[in-house]
Amino acid sequence: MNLTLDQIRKHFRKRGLKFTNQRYAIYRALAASDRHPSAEDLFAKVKRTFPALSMNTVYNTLEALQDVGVASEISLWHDRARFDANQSPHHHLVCLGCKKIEDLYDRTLDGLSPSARASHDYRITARRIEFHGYCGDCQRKLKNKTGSGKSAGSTKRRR
Amino acid sequence: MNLTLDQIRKHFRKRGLKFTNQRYAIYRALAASDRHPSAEDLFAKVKRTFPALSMNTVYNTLEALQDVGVASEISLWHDRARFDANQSPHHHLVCLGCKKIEDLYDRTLDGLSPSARASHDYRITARRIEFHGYCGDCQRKLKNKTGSGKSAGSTKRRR
DNA sequence: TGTTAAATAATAATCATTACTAATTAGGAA
DNA sequence: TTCCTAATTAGTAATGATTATTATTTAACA
Repeated sequence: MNLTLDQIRKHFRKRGLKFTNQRYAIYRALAASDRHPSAEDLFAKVKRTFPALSMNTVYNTLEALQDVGVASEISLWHDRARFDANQSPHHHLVCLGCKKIEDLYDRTLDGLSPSARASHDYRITARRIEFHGYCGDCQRKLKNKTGSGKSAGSTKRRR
Repeated sequence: MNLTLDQIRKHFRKRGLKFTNQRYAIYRALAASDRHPSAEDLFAKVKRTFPALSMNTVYNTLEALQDVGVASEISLWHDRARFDANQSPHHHLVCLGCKKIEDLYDRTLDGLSPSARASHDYRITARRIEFHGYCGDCQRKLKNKTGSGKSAGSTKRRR
């Protein structure tokens, strides 16, 4: 990780996207952080070197970085809160196509623990496992659409 | 699950919260659904029997249901999008106190799969594992605050 | 049955994110 | 290098989920 300027530029070219100084600065700010920053965190940091920076550019860049495959959003369900009255231990099977979330009961997954070394001094109170993929219906839909390239799902807020 | 009216009422009493018809209706709508509904989904459904229902009541009730422990929000990071330039396979260790997210590398967790039966016809493209808990610092802070009860963390948007 | 603090509903406010647009610029062609 | 053009930027406005505020209603308990 922590790609060089040339490596990133290549990624952008391949996708026909332009590589700007703002984009590079935003990438470096993101790659330099181990805090999983928000758009605003990055804005605050990069604004120091680009005082005219706009939030729009940050969002735009984050999308481009994801498009070219050098960054990802770790908060899949940030667009709206979703709730569950099922309090028995279970996990989730998420369809990236139609966004449905199915409950998944799997004994072998309960009680899973990170290695002691990795989790050092944490007191773990819960674990959450999500499998992402495409349900049968959405696989069929995608097969018929041998198209454009843009993949089916996106986490964007719908407007 | 699917608690009776009396069971729920008891939960509310124990916490000193009032149990209203609106709250019961919202709980039933949530418990009856396997779609992991959003606040607005529930609003739309319950409004049919309570035409004067307000979104405020839905949010308020969802918080109360979580307080008394009969529902939970499955979208931990819905408050704002967070990003990561680390594309190598890893998972996350989330501190519910200070909200920091640490990367977790653990070979034994990679390649994890749900049982074939449970995931039927899904094509799984990714898995995401989060361990939730309290980091060393936050454990210490909590120990000093032998207080009120309200636990340290919340997923609420900060305003 | 009366009292009171909590809940409701209506409305306004907040804020993350997206949309729009004129001005600027990266990247390829000449 | 210079020119051309489509993509990007920055500024601003719009959108929509969620939270705050407040007068009115109501659950719970004496």
